[in-house]
Amino acid sequence: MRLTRDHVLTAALDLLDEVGLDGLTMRRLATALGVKNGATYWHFPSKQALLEAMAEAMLAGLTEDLDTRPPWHERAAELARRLRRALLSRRDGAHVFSGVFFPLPNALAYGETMAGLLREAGLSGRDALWAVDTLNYFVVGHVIEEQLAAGLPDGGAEATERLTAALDPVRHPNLVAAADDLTAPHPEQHFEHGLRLILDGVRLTAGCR
Amino acid sequence: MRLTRDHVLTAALDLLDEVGLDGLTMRRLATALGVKNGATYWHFPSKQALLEAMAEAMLAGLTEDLDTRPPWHERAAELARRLRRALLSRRDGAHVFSGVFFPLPNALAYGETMAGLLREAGLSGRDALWAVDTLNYFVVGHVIEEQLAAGLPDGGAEATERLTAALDPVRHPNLVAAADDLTAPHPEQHFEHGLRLILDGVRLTAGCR
DNA sequence: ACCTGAACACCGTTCAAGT
DNA sequence: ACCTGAACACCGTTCAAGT
Repeated sequence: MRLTRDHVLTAALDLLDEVGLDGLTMRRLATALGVKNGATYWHFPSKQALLEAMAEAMLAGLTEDLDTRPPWHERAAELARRLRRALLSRRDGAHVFSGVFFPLPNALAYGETMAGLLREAGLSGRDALWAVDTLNYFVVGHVIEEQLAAGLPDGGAEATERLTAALDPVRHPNLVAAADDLTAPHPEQHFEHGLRLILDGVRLTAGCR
Repeated sequence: MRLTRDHVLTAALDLLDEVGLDGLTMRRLATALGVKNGATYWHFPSKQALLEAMAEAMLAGLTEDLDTRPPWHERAAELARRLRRALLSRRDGAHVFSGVFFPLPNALAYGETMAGLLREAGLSGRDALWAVDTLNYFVVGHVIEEQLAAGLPDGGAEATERLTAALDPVRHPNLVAAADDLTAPHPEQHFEHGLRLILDGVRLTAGCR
């Protein structure tokens, strides 16, 4: 059967889940599609273009059906959670997203919505944009780290071992004091904690209204 | 003359400044050192190990001579600024740093110091650790984006053009409203804004108990 | 229009053999 | 101990030629 752009995109997302971003090569993708090496290049001009389409696909429907009744900070938190979940939906999704510079429509829609919520909170247009960036750095960085541990061969066991071995009670008392939370992360609470930190900062900057 | 581990490391950092992370290959490094392809592998077992040493070198002296007199939030801000400057000191420095999973001594010293400041502010050990992570995601994400624009062939001119072309006043009123700040970023103020947001959040979290 | 065959110009890593 | 020579097993991308 003939290939379509959509076949290539779907197969690429499936292959990503299977082998991760490091394992995703144009050659393996062609093989998975039962086609010869250069064939995908008729549908996507480059690997980068394919990765952009993959990122855009992950963000589908991100801003749809947002409940408009809660106050701005609850809606902003919900939107940030949606971004996290969208990035988590595919293996290494956050890493794929972070490598895309092109202004993707779904990413713009997300930024637009979030900027609107922050202006509603009382931020200026410029402060709102900057706060959107700050939120993005947090969400993307957080999910990259979440998925990094998941992608390691042993689920991160060796990495935590190296970390505890490197910790010295004398030189790192503050890290050792919370070593349990350092080595056995609770991604949900960790995420919520950082999200609240930033949104609290927004609230303070905006002037508590 | 005979090669040392330090020669390799220094040449790698210089090559990074010259060609960026994408252009930094073990083969080019060997050529720059006037040596054959596999020679560097006697001094570093892998490219990853070399990148770790490079990241560690960038963070040298990060926590030294911190003024202990100001209140915690000023010291925390100063420390975060130091991390930013350390990452900015080499082309794609933030990208190099973000690719390192190994617990680097200088990175641990940074985390330890920052965690101490946040506990001083009133956070629990666990909240302090999480806040350190949140700050890191912000700093690293911010600098990655700063350096990404700098590394583009035309200094980001084409990228901003694509962005303005993708912006639609009807669908993106909030983004268009601040389009000037979107396309002509002021990295220093942008950074300070996000930093204050997070530290304000810490202050609020620490104060509400 | 869509794909194959075959090449181009690269990679990181390994390792016997040299000195 | 430190490096060379030479290979192994890959990459992304291009493009004339086929159908």
